[in-house]
Amino acid sequence: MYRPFREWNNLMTLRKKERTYSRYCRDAAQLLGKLIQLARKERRFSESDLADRAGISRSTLQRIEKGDLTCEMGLVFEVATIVGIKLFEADSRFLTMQIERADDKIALLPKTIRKSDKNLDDDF
Amino acid sequence: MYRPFREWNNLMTLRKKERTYSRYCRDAAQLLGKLIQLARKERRFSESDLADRAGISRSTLQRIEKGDLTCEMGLVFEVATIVGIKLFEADSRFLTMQIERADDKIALLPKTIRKSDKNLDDDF
DNA sequence: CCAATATGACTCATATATAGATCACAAAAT
DNA sequence: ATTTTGTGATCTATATATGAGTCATATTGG
Repeated sequence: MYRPFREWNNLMTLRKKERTYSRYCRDAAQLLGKLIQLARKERRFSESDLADRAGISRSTLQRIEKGDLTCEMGLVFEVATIVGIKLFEADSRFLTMQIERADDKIALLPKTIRKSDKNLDDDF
Repeated sequence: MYRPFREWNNLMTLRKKERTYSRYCRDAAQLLGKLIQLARKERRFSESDLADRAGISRSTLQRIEKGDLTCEMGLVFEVATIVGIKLFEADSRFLTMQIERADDKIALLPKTIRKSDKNLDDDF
């Protein structure tokens, strides 16, 4: 009974962001979604089961399994983790090591990047 | 000068979803962020450069590089792709093959999963 | 066959992410 | 040293994802 923005939202319904993603990006998300669905079924979880475990709604899980790119990264990662899919193909301890390694390498680079001469699209 | 929801938002400011994520999930996002930042600096892109290329704002890129789990998956994947980070360590053609393989394996499993007897936390 | 339930595809209100701006400060380039 | 530009950290309005339904259909177990 409290729907103050209803009509305004309806007026704006037609405007969608319509963002473009690269092919690789779309494929990666789709694959991840299918791997999640496969792992879920192998473990004999229904959509509701997995959604409950992850603390998300069933509709959101459905979007994740479809590879919807607009899903929140944390939700996707969490679901993947629950069904046993290792992102980065490494366990938690190794992740920490890699984080430290990345930190070290970043520390060696200049802290701010500026275009020295006219390097437009270099290093390709 | 047009701030109709201002006070209402301020009233609700304290309510945050406060979702919990697993350790692995947080580490994975943090590592991915750092890898993106490292790749960006190696390619000598400023934050604004990369943000423009990805079609996102600088503030969003900053959140991504920090490993903020609430970022949109598509934005993170897109940025990663631009700086040359391969998710899944495979190129696009191989991704498509893997998607098909996943489809095949899913097709072999029952289309709907139901708890036959009393399998609570099996397969561990 | 049938009854129970999983899935797919919607809708809507609300919670929340994003864009864009501003600010102070840091650090390169000259 | 001075100027220019990158970075870090905020804030707000708006755009959009999420949760929670509903309905129809499919599919499995019994």
